[in-house]
Amino acid sequence: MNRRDDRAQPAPLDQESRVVAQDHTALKLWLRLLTCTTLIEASVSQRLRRGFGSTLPRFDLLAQLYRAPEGLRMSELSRRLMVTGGNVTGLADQLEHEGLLLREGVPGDRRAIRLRLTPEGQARFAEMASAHESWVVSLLSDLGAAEQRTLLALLGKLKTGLHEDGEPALLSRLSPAPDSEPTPASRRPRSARSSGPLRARRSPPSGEP
Amino acid sequence: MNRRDDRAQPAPLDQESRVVAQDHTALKLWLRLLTCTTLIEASVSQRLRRGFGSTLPRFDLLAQLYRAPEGLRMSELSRRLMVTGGNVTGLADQLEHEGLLLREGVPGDRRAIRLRLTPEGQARFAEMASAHESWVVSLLSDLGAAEQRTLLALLGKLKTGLHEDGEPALLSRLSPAPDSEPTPASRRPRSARSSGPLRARRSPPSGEP
DNA sequence: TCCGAATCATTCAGGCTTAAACTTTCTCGC
DNA sequence: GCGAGAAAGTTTAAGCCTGAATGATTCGGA
Repeated sequence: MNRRDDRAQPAPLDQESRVVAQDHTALKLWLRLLTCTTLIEASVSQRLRRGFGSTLPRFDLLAQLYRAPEGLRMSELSRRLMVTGGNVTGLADQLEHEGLLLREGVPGDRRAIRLRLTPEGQARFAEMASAHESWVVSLLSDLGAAEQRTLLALLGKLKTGLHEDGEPALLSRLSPAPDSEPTPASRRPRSARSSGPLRARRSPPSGEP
Repeated sequence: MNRRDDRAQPAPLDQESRVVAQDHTALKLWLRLLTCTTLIEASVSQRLRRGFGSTLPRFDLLAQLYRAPEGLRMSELSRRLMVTGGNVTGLADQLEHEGLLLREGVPGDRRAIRLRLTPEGQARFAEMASAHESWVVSLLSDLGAAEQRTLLALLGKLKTGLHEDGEPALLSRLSPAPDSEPTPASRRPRSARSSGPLRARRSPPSGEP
């Protein structure tokens, strides 16, 4: 708001200059965070589409199931992928038609449905995950190991803070599992956000084989 | 790909242990980056919707125009927002109907169209930008000033690297202006950048008054 | 036991994005 | 001048995502 200029203003200040010298660090940081995410997401999304005819949201969903051999409920997937339930229903429909996963009832609860990968789904994901990790390693290779660890730590602190305060309404649904990373595969939805094939958008989980 | 591990493996390895001790730092970093961006974006997006009945993509587009009183061409907006031209066409249609911007011809080039904010558009954006920055400042407040600067620097290095290599095909269109941050306001489409500090969505550009 | 509240999954309308195809206009080299 | 190719903007089909409404089921307390 009312930002003026970043540099010192040596001359006498007029009325407007009261807000001079704002640096908007938080705003710049947010924009840069967004830019980096967008660029990486777009790159991964594009390669997933061109190389495997798939998308980031689909990849992320498969990643979650790959790490849970016993399968996961739709609601649990929704929470881990940080997307709404309706979104999971749609993605599951597609992957089910593609023969990559199965819907099965949950013994004790007739409302629930558990999704589980088919052998083909496991094979397909393993293939993509391998390529996916190499893309990410390559994209982040301009940062050294120490820099990556520093970044990881700072983002960890940021993430924790975002979860703690948070508007109950929104974050309640978005909150990933209590413990670890949501584990999106590529991005989420769209990273660079991707909807078509490029970013898979906006859900965070990603997995590795 | 086929990465193995970074640390020494003291004990004897069985078949499965060949890949033990992988730390997948790059993958974790990417997931965490995605998670942070998703959480912030969701929060900002929700508040923009509830508080102003608007969206991040619209906010980002307005932010770019706000910082360019003389107006911008659709193509320039497409580049700065890191989205495709068709996307800008759609957003501009809506904002034009809402009376927030005007489409005007460019003197020397009959193919081009320049978008410019109406006085109402300027007022509306100024209102939203003020709230937007306060939300971002609040969301990032768990990081101290020094931490934010460190994060900004590391992400700056990452961003530069992403621009440099990059698949010509994809990044050519996504690349924001040569110099600074794309400047999305809230996020983009998915985000916003540097000089202007906001970015809202998935398109990177965002601006502040 | 009964019934209201909470959960689970689905459906639907609306908004954002992309990729690709298309039209119009410009540019530039011959 | 001319014409091939590039550039600007639009349109369209398809996919992702949300928020709200709905139906089915489960839970928990009176």
